[in-house]
Amino acid sequence: MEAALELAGRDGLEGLTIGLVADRMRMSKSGVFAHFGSREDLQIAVLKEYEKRFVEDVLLPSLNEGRGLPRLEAMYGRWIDRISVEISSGCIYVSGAAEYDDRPGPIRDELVGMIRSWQAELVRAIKQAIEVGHLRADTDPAQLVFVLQGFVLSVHFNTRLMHNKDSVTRARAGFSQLIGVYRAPAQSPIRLAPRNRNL
Amino acid sequence: MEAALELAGRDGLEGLTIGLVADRMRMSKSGVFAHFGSREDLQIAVLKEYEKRFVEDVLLPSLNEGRGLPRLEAMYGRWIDRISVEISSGCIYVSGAAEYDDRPGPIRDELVGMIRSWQAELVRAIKQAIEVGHLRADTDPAQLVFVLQGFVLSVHFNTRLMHNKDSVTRARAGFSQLIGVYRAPAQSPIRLAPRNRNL
DNA sequence: CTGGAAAACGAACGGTCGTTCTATTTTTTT
DNA sequence: AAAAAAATAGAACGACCGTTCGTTTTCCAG
Repeated sequence: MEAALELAGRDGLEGLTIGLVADRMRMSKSGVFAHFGSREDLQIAVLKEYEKRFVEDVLLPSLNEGRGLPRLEAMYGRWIDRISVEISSGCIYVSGAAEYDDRPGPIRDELVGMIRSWQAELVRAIKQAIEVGHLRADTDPAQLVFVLQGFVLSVHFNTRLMHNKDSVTRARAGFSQLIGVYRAPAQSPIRLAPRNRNL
Repeated sequence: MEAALELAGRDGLEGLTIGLVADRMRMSKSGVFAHFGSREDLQIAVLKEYEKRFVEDVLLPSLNEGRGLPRLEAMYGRWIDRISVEISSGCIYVSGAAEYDDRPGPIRDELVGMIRSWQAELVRAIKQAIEVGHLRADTDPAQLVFVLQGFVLSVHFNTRLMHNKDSVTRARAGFSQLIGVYRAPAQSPIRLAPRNRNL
């Protein structure tokens, strides 16, 4: 799995090949093959392992932050952190997006499901930030997610392909500026009517 | 070329294969091969043709707009137009970015050069918008380009992979909002000291 | 220690790939 | 109409791919 994840990060899921994994492991092709049953199963296994680590490294720690802006900031910050750590290995979500946007099948379904659930987590955090009064009530959560996703993709694009080193800084600056637009005007911490729905 | 461009849009430059082009053209592999000399030359030829069309469809018409915000808006608008037309065919710049960000060689060099020159055009247009007083003097052109690039990538990502249909609308909304942040406060059209440098 | 299960191996198959080579056809030019 | 040039075809090669199959090795419980 470790070797497969590494190769998938470098060459993409589509470039992940049983023979390459076998080489790196100093095993025979058929030996590796037997572990996964098929190449597609290998690719899906890699994808699931990648998601597991993403959730562990990005989502879960952010839930320790209080609801609202702090949590959203943590989620975004760790997301960017992860992308910038991966400048040498490549994000499977991003490369997979290009590889499977036109290729239906189980791998694509898996990929879309993972990203959808991450975007849903972001929407949820934004809604909470609105609820607790950190963001303006007319904030469109999906619009915010669209822009944040763009920042992350732009970091990936500009660092890995264009070799621009200041992209991470720009992504953080963009976030601050964006939140500046959506931030609710300073107000005493008015307790909203305690609606415990949607928690 | 037409067939090659189509295939490259669908399967990416790396998925572009001489045999597939030959099939679509009802020609023999060797027949197609002889025209380009090698697969890599085919890929580069496709890339150059793609850039030619990009310049013709996106850049050149925008230069008819007056300097400053109108021209920048035209460039961005046509850029988004192109991406949304390509939702079924795929943008070679975007898919190529994922394919070649880790694969040095002539194709990558070509790709990076094209994108760099487009980003330079954007920077130039933004600087002009600052000069003519449409955007605030403290606007960071590279930051703006970073965000715009993110919008475009997010459109590609969210429409092609995630099948979200409102991404184009979101990209335009994001642009308006962003320009709103950077727009210079309304002022009588003060003639700046005529500095003709940097035109 | 032993027997059976699990894991790894190595060779082979059919497939696609880019590329090379030699013919053959088509087009252009003289 | 003949000759030169360009385009296309077809078969073959070596490489890599996923997969299958039969064998061998490794491991571990009884």
